[in-house]
Amino acid sequence: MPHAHSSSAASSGGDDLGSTDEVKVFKDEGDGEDEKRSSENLLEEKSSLIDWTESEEKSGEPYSGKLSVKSDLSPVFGKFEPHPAASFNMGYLVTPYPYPNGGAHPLPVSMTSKMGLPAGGGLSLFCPGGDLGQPPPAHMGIPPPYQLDSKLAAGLARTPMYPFPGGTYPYPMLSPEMSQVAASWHTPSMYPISSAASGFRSPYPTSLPISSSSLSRYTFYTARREADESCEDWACRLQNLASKCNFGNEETIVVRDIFVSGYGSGAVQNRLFEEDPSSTSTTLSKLIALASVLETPISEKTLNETIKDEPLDDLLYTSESELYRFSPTLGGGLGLGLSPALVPAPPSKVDIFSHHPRSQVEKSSGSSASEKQSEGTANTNNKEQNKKPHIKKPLNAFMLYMKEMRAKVVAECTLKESAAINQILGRRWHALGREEQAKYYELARRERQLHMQLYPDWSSRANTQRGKKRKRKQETIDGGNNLKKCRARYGLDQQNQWCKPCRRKKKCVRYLEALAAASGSVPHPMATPQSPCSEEDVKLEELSDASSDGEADTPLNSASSPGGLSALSSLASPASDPPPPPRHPVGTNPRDANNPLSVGQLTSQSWPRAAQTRPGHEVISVS
DNA sequence: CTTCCTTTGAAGATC
DNA sequence: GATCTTCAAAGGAAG
Repeated sequence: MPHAHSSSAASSGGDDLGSTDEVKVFKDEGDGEDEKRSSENLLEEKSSLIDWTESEEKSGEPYSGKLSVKSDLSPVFGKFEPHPAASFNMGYLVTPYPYPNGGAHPLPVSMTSKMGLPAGGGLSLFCPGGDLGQPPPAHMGIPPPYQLDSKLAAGLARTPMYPFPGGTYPYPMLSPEMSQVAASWHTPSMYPISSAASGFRSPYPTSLPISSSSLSRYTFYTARREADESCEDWACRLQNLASKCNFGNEETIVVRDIFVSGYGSGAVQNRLFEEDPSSTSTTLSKLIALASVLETPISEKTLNETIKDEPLDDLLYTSESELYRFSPTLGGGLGLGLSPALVPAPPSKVDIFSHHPRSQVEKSSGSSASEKQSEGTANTNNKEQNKKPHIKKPLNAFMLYMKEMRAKVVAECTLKESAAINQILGRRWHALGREEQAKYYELARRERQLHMQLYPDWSSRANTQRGKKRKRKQETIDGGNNLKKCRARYGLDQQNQWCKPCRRKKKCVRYLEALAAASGSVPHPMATPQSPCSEEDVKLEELSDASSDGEADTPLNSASSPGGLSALSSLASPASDPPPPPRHPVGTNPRDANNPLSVGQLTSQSWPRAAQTRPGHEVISVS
């Protein structure tokens, strides 16, 4: 499991930072003797509550990330409420929810708990690639479980003597010794538990003495880099960083907790705001921001361009910060534990708490009070709303699939243009097996569910209203029948008359023909010779062509995504139907079919694109 | 800086 | 209820 690295070092005396060093950080780098002593005491107290069943190490079972904790620790963990059977992979929360393919779905622990997701089942790490693609980027460099040495993992198998509720210790990434430290981190007196929080701690003490505020960017970057290079284990890095930055023990704990919560710093910040909207603690803000910084690697460029005396504070709150941009939870990658849509962009540096996304949603929603205000103030509100964090829609199944597979396609095809990549992904999506698609539909469903939980007042309407005004019906170029698309021309009753692209929701060939006839310049997309980017796409295309005249090309015969809705949706969703007039002279437009560098050329766009099958895979969707 | 492209699916607006 | 529109992601390109 994710933390087997550190665990192995601890248990085998490997080259990783052992427990001695880890603890030493807290002993030696504390603010003073009192803190040192209290840390030691806490450690001693809490370590006695943790039991390892050493004999189980020889069982040969794969390490399951389980550390038994005596039940009387519950007051210590309190409202932390780890998912009954969840384990953590840093940012990627792992729940044992069985997917159709046997995988597991990553969800924040507390959310899975809230949503009543089933516990039990196999404790397998969610691999967004699974058999499809690549693993998620390991958070803080922790390798996915299947990359871990099997022997190493086998030697780490432990069985809980005093099972944590559900049997999983919430800090599986920590070595046994670190886990003891982790236990000491949970000091009730330090973090009073709030009943309002489900899955989150109550607000952190706002009076924490934060030493990081005196750091310069350069110092912090350097410390980060050194911490990164020192070891691969997250907890180890954190400690090294804490050491190099002279964090106090409590500061380190807060940052650590933010990570362990699994929500990422952005969501934790939101939650903390919910619990204490009046908080203006800059200390807490800094810690949260620091956590977000900690989530990202420091690039050479960043380091080189950093002014040595520049205070760290500026960096922490600047949304334009490179660190923020690339933060997996604050607007960077999907993170898969929680999509960016669920973790809004960081707030402005002015007031980290005054831009709580939930409040923004409420304000911008139809039921908001601002809507009832006069138009004069509405303009002002609009301006304000434009500056507010935008809560994005949860990703649908295809979007999740795209996000996961894009890198793979880019690597295969050496294409960079997203439009081209998306065409390929669209084809592959249709060629996916039912079970494989079902996995993404389920994932998308949970994304929506989680989104609803996090932002109950959010509606897509609010997002839509942020943008342009809703258009009326699509205007036809000439308004005449000649330029009508297949749907309008033949109606739903005569779908057999439709051109095949129309059946598949591509650009209407007949419409383009009419357009070309009218303007004399628009080429027919089918006339374009194209080349697939990979052998797989060649196969897809061949199969597609072979079946293009067959029954599989009939929308009604298609077995779509669950319930066959995909095909219906495709028919009913002509969003991409109207081909816009050419924006470029022929030959210069990369999307011009005559242009050898066009999207169509590069992506081997073949019209019509019919049902695609591949050996062993059922045709999923044809429209 | 903003919009477009391109894909599918979901949601909401419109007819 | 059917249809239509927008928006989620991505990043290059064009305006």
